[in-house]
This record gives sequence, C-alpha cells and structure tokens, in this order.
Amino acid sequence: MAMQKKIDGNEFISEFGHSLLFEHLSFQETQEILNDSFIKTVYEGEYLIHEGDEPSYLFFIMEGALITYRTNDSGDEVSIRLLGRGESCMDAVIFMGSTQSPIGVKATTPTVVLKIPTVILKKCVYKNHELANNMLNTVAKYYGESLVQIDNLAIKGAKESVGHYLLRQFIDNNERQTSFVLKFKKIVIANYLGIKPETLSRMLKELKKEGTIDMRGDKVILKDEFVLCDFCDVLTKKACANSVSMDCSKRPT
Amino acid sequence: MAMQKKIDGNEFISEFGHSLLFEHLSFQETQEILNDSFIKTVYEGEYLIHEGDEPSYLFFIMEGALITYRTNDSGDEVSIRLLGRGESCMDAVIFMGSTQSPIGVKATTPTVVLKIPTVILKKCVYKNHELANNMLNTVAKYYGESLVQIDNLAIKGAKESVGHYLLRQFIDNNERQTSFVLKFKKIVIANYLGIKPETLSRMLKELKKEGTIDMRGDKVILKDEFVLCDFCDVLTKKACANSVSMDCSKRPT
DNA sequence: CGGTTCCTTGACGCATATCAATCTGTGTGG
DNA sequence: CCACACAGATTGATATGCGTCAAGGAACCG
Repeated sequence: MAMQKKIDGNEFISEFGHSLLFEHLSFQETQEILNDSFIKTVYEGEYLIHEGDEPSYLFFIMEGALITYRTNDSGDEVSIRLLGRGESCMDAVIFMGSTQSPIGVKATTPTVVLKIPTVILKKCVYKNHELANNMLNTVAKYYGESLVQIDNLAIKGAKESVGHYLLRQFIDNNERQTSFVLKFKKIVIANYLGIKPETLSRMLKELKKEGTIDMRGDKVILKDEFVLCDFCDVLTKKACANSVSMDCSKRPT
Repeated sequence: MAMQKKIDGNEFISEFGHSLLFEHLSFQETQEILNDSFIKTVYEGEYLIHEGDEPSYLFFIMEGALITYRTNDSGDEVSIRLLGRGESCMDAVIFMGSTQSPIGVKATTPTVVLKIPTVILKKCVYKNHELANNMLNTVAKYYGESLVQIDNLAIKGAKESVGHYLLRQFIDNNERQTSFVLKFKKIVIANYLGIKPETLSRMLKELKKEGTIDMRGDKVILKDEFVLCDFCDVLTKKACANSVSMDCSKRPT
C-alpha cells in the first residue's frame, strides 16, 4: 500500500466536520487523527475486512457506499448496516476488545475510504474528551439502529419492514420531498431487511396496489408525506421533521 | 421516594468492582458516582421505565433480574436483553441523546437496583477517562450482543437459536459444569429468541431426542462439554474457556 | 442487437405461528 | 395431608407467511 501525502485538515473539516464522528473537534485534534490515517479507493465488491480478521482500521466513507455483514454456517451473508458518504464503520468493533471482527465490510460501489488505524483511534479517544464522547454517541446510535433491526426481524412482518425502510429513506434523504431514489440495489435492501428479493418485490407491489406508494424504476413516489407514518417508531420519530412541527397523532386522516 | 443513607464504596467495590461498568475505577471515582445514586427494590413484574419515557437513570442490578424490551403496534413485547446480577441497562440509551427511551425495562423477579442519575453519569463520563472507556466498552459489547441476536433472527432456524442460547448459558454460568439451571422462564427465553413458547418446547424436545441435552425441570444437562460447540460463533468463542486452551476445530469428534 | 445482471411473477413446500386441549408442578386453604 | 386452583409447559392439529425453485421480463452495456 503506497504512502499517501498528508490529508489536509481544513479541507476535510469543511466537508466532514459535521459528521457524528468528527463534530466539535478542533483543527488540531482532527489533523492529529488524519496525520496517521490514509485514503484508499476500493472497487465494487471489494472486501475491506473479512469476519474473523483483526480490526486494524476504522473506515470512514468519503465517497461511495459500504455494507457491513455477517455470515452464517451455510455461507449466507446478512447485512447489518448500509452506509453512505460521511458514515463510518468498525467503530463499535474496535471497542469490543476482540482481535477477531464479528463483521465483514465490503463496497457495493467504487468507494473512497479514510482508514484510521485502530491504535491511533484508541490513543486519541483516551486523550480526547470530545472524541470519546463522539465515539460513545456513535456506538450508542448503532445500537439504537440495531434495536430497530431486531424488531423488524422479530415483531414486524415483511410489509412493515419494507414500509419502515422506506420511511427512513424518506426522512434521511431529502426532507419534504415526496419522492426519492433507493440508494442500494433491491437485493441488498432485501438482505438488510432479512427478507428475500422476491418477497421485497411482492411487498412493494402490495404497497403500490394499496396506493401508498408508486414507483418508477428505483424512484419511490409517495402519495403524500404522511402515508408512511404508520410505520414509524420512537427512534425514527426523533429524526422526523414533522414530529417537531406537529403532533404525529394529529396528522391528517 | 425516600432518601437513602450513603452507599458504602468499599463494600460496593468488593462486590461489583469487577463488573464492566466499574472496573479500573478508584475508590474516589466510584464513591463519587455512588453519592448521587440510590438503591431501590422492585417487585416481580414492576416496570422501571416504559418505552417513550425520559431516560433518567442507569440501572445496575445488585440482586435479581431485569429484562429490556420493545413493543410493536399490536402490543407484543419483544425482549432485547435478559440481565442478571452485576449487569446494567439504559447505558446505551442515555448516550443516544433522545428524551424518549426506545426500550422499556421491567423486573422478572424481585430485584435490588442501583439507580445512577443520567446527569451524574454524563458528568462523570466527561471528566473521567476510565469511566468513559468503560462506557464505550459496555455499549460496544451490547452492540456485539445485538449482532448475535440479529443473526439468530435473520439467519438461524429456531433450533440453532435455542442451541446457541444454551451454549451461552453454559459458558456464562459455570465453566466446566455440564449442567446448569435456566435463569428465566421459558416464555421469557422464547420471546428473547424471537420464537413462541411452543416452538421452544419442541426444539428442546428435538435436542433431547438427538441426545444433545437432557432436562430435569429447568435444569439442563449436557452429554459433554462439547455437544453445543456446533452452535458457536466468533463472539461466543471469545468468552469460551475451551477456545483458549485448545483449538475448537480439534475438539473430540 | 445479444448477453449480462437485476427484478418480477407464479407454483409449491416448509418452518413456525396459531389454536386448543392436556399435562405438570407448585402453592393454598380446608 | 389432601384437594383444588392456577400458571407454566407440553403436545397435537391446522393455518399461513415467507422461502424456494423455476420461468419470464426489463434495464443496462459492450
């Protein structure tokens, strides 16, 4: 792996300073992390780490998309998280204290990744209150997301899972826009939701038949901004702009 | 709620100083947390916090057992974690930064709980590197456990889930003992595993028929200490004493 | 165009849920 | 000490949602 030139802290901060991992950090602190990190571009389908490998880096996505996954005995991969620009992974794994990662990471598209060495990160977290706080908030956030995933799998039927996923996309992507584009291939989304692509297809069809959504290719069109509210939950509600401006229970119809 | 007398740090440390949350803390640091905390006894079935309530305390179990859960629209509760003496909950929730807890907590048996106020905890975490590290490790550990739960739900069949649960009990409870007692009612365990009590019953029956286990009431008897190895995974392996003394793949037959 | 790759649709099977009856153990009151 | 009640666990019969398998169709790309 070729040595890279130093990453410019100012440039980085202006682009990614608001991401959960780096927020509230001074230029000094950010630059210190960057000095020992480096940027790598990976191709579609490339594995950044396999399950069981030693977690040597935190991966921060500067451009592109990654998925984290686990494999069972039969060799099926189950997605844990689907990540885009400004998100990171291996954060939690690094602090689990195992030399064997319970998850693997691979790229679903050509991706530019910032690799922060585990040792550097641990050192900085120990010295730096803000970073420690950021890490704690980050890992807690992942845990929260995994709770949602658990009840997708345990409580909800396939349709509710799909509805909930669409709702999250609606909220995350572009507030107030009643149409958005799916950021991942359907086979990846299905796997993330713990269902088969065939089932995802059938559920979307049902939602279309009921008039909840419409689709053009991978573009989802909502009838209005409230049609998915039935699929909401406490954690999702927090991220929803509607919930601050109005009482969810009083939404139209 | 009546004011309690100060909790004695020395006594507390000798009993719980090795729990993940309090390890490596000095007497001073521990006492500081304890000064603003208090002990409460809750009865079986009592709720310590409901979903949607503001998370005001971290709960640390001094005696008894708690479960954390989530509820869906149809009112079904799904267990997230089953906790015993020396374990804590709400740790992650406190750092999720929401005023609404995504989980509820209730006692499955009369339980003595140490309640640490959120504000105190946050303050101490910010000041104290060791505690921050402990919290980070704790939350990361929960996240790891939730990963196991996700693939129990997503990848594994009911039998694998049950086998894996028994394996964890074998490892956690008393190393080397080939028999142990189930710490929770079967209905609670079933719910935790995302299956129905009837299914749990049937799976245990199958395991008995195959000669993997035997049962006397709620006591589980293993044929030998390796019968459950097939249900192992990377994270569980780390906690297993056998894996350090020998190569798992070379276990007898 | 022709060839991938991804998505959709239909027919069928299986694992687990559901429903209902019975069993087992444990605690209580006469 | 026995009888009764009750909660939890088991068992059997049936239902169903999702997976599996196999065949098409649509979008993409050289």
